[in-house]
Amino acid sequence: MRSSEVAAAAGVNLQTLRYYERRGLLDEPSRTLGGHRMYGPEAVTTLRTIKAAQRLGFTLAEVSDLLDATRHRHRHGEGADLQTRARQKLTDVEAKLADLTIIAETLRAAIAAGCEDLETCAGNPTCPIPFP
Amino acid sequence: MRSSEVAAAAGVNLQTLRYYERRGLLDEPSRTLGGHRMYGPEAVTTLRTIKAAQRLGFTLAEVSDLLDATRHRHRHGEGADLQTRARQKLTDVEAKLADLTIIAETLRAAIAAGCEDLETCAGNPTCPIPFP
DNA sequence: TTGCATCCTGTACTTGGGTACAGGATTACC
DNA sequence: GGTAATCCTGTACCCAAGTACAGGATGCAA
Repeated sequence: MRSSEVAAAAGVNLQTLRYYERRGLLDEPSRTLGGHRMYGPEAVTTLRTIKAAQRLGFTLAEVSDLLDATRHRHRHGEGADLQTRARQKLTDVEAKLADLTIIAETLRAAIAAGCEDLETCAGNPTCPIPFP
Repeated sequence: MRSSEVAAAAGVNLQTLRYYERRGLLDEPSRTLGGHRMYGPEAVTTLRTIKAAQRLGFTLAEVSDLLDATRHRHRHGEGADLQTRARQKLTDVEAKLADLTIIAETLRAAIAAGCEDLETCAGNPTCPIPFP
């Protein structure tokens, strides 16, 4: 498969392929005599894997680690495995959920209180928006 | 008050003051004969107001609109008032909460399923991680 | 073999919210 | 009046995750 086919199959922009290659997420494919990239079908799987991990909140640096860990785990057998990383990420996500829950509650309170503008609220001690 | 005092009072970096001034969030203060900025105490209030709105999830562009709306609402009386903006923002935040809730659930499922690495999971149809 | 689609590389730009630095000018304190 | 601290402007840089573009080279079909 050539680059545009892989990109289409994975639902990704063409430039993104080269970007992932530069970042070491995607193996460098073989080339035609003229220098055009030729991918095997596993490239599509890798791209889908990257996208799945991203949807779980992992950054590309973390995905990179996870993919590298996969390749070397059989040798080293320790460090950044998926279980450990998933637990850490879950903690992060739960913290963000707590933050957003408070934000949502404050917004609802501001709506219920009929807040009209920020300047008035800033001078009004009964406004539910916290001005620290 | 001079710039470093205002910055300290609002818990903000000095550069941030000038950044907000450039973005039109903070009124241009008066100057000494030599060109140094001299702020009134209302600058600290404005900074606290900006920070409060940011904590509610508003971007600086939105805060800018809200502050402008405050000043002009008495004339125009319509558009981007705090009630309307807060309702829109609440919708956004609720959408993000729903996303993060699904992410947290998926992470918990991956942990419970004992997922060990992404490559194995990608080829395993019983893995709870969605590879689309 | 001609023409057009696709691909190549390298570089710069995007968004959002700042932060850092260089090289002067000014102010404050003693 | 000296000297240290602070301030000025303008520009460049940081993060993440790409996207866009210029200017050429290659691939494929008729």
